[in-house]
Amino acid sequence: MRDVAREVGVSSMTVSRALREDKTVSTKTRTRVREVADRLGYVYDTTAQAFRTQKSGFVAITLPSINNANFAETFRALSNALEGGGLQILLGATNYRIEREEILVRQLLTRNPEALVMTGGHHSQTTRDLVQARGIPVVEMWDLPTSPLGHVVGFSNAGAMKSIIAHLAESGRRKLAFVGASEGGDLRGAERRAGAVAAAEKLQLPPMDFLDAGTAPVSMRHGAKLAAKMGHALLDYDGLVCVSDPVAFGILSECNRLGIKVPDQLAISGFGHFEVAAISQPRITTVDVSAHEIGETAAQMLGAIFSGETTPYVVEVETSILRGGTT
Amino acid sequence: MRDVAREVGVSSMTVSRALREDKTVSTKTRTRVREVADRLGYVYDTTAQAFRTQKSGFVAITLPSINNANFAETFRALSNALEGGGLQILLGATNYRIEREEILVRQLLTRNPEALVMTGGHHSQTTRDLVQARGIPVVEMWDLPTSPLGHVVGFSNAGAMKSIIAHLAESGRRKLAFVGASEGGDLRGAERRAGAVAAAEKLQLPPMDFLDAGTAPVSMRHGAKLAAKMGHALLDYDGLVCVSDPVAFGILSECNRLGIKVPDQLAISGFGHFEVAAISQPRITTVDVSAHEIGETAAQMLGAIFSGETTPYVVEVETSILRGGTT
DNA sequence: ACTTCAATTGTTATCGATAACATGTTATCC
DNA sequence: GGATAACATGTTATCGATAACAATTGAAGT
Repeated sequence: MRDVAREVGVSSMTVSRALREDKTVSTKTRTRVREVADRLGYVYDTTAQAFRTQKSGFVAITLPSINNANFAETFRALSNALEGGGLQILLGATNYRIEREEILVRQLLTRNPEALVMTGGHHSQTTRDLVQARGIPVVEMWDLPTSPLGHVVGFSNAGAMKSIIAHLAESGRRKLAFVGASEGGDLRGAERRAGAVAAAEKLQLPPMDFLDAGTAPVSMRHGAKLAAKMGHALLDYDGLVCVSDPVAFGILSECNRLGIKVPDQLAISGFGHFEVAAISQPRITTVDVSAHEIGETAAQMLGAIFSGETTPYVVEVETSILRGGTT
Repeated sequence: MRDVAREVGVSSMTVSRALREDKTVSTKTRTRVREVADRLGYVYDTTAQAFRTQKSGFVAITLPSINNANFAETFRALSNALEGGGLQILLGATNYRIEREEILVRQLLTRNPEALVMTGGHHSQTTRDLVQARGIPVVEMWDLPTSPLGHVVGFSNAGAMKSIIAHLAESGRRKLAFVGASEGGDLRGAERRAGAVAAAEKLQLPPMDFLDAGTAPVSMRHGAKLAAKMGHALLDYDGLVCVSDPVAFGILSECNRLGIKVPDQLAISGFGHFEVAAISQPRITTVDVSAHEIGETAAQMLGAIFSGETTPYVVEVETSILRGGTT
């Protein structure tokens, strides 16, 4: 910057102003500065700016996994919306573990992010303490936490499950099982399971079994493998409630091979409105959770935060059942 | 840091050293410093460190899209490998556009990344100038650029296509079409198409048609929509060569509905070894491009760069055809 | 011509950590 | 015990941009 200043014959303060659309610089000077900066190949140092102004221009985000179409979509929506504001995203993946989330948050905080967007409402106590001591604005997504750390945009996983169970019960299914990841990792998955079990109980269905598809994140492969292992034992049930669409698709596909008729012999439901659920034959009954809307709303919340809004609020997004051919 | 120093009764330099495993601090002092820092809730300021040392601790990465299992996998491998080195990833999505890549790279460079990892080998001239003027180490992935900017880990898209075409020709297919994204965006897709067309010509097959599935990134939905629109006109061909597995799956699924027999009436090949290709019925013949290995190799290259290796090198990863039931 | 005010540019100090160097302190050896 | 080395800690200047304030220039009004 000093070099540019010398070349133009002004002070570096003027250069600084000229490069930042600061109104108080004459148009003539501004264009000269711009031109010289370009010619000298000057690259603005955001690190120095972040240091001086104590504003990093970062928003930190934690996702369970980047390799999940829904989270990726939320991320995309968020990052598109933030772009205008000149904010950059610092992304961290928790791999579905709150211990990992803690390490990550600690790491991210050292970069002085201006806000923290976390997926999920379950955090270690240390994580909670860290962000609260910091006083950093927080947005929690994809859940409705019982004691939020800040803004919230999400939905009730248990509530969505309740509709699914009701739907299955209506169409005469009685003996249901929940297919999900092994305990310990995926807390949103665990919530879905708990919601399903509770809903089944309320409707006086027989107790729901749990079919363990492996460690989170569970995917098509896990579903297919589980179904292959169980074979016709799947027909102990008349409905499988899956923690996500990919798992459901894996099972559906394996049922095809096994000659199990879906939905006649076995109903299958998914979760998350993944693309595969809409394209498979038959389509998989699923829950649309508006991943995109969650991302956009989170971005709006950040906008509100940056324009001084201090009292956090909760937005519950709609979930809706998309009836496919598998139930 | 000054507060911690005061509390412990040492200089802030000692605190700085104590927090960084610097050997020259006595164990007693170090533990005291750690303890006090914890108690006061001190959070290290990486921004200041980055500023002072002129090392940001960032590695910048550009991906065409985060919402693509292969790129996501490469990203995962990379970020896992970098974690140990205390490096953080700055991610940017180009949305398959080199103009957008240019803006992104410009932005990322202002953060002083210690290296730049880019997907693809096609860049605007300005982008090339920017990174070269900066002298920043570069890794290009997923392609074999004709004039690399630095290290390269990738494969020949055209080469992989050649194998696919050969495979289809061997099994007697003659009238092939390539299914991909509209021109202009996806350059890797364009390369695949060019490779396919050239290979078909070499084998003296009739000229390959191009079926436009829409703007990149093309996915299951695009494939299904295209097939639905074309209906039995698909049977003008006896083989469809798709730019990626999701597109292939969309077409396969729609063929099911249309009653088109795959592979008897129509062969379908995909690309990328996406999960859906392995789980669908039948499995989709695809090309395994070892996304994970690309990420790991890129990380190794970064390791080499940071330990002083200055001459860039090229690693060509293996691609292999996975024969499924669709060809 | 002189005052007044707005527009434009300049000066100085600063953000928090650390490299480089200087100093102080404790062990080790003859 | 005193010299010497090894270890531990302290001091000072600095990275690049900018907030806050100061100074200068220019235009308008009387």
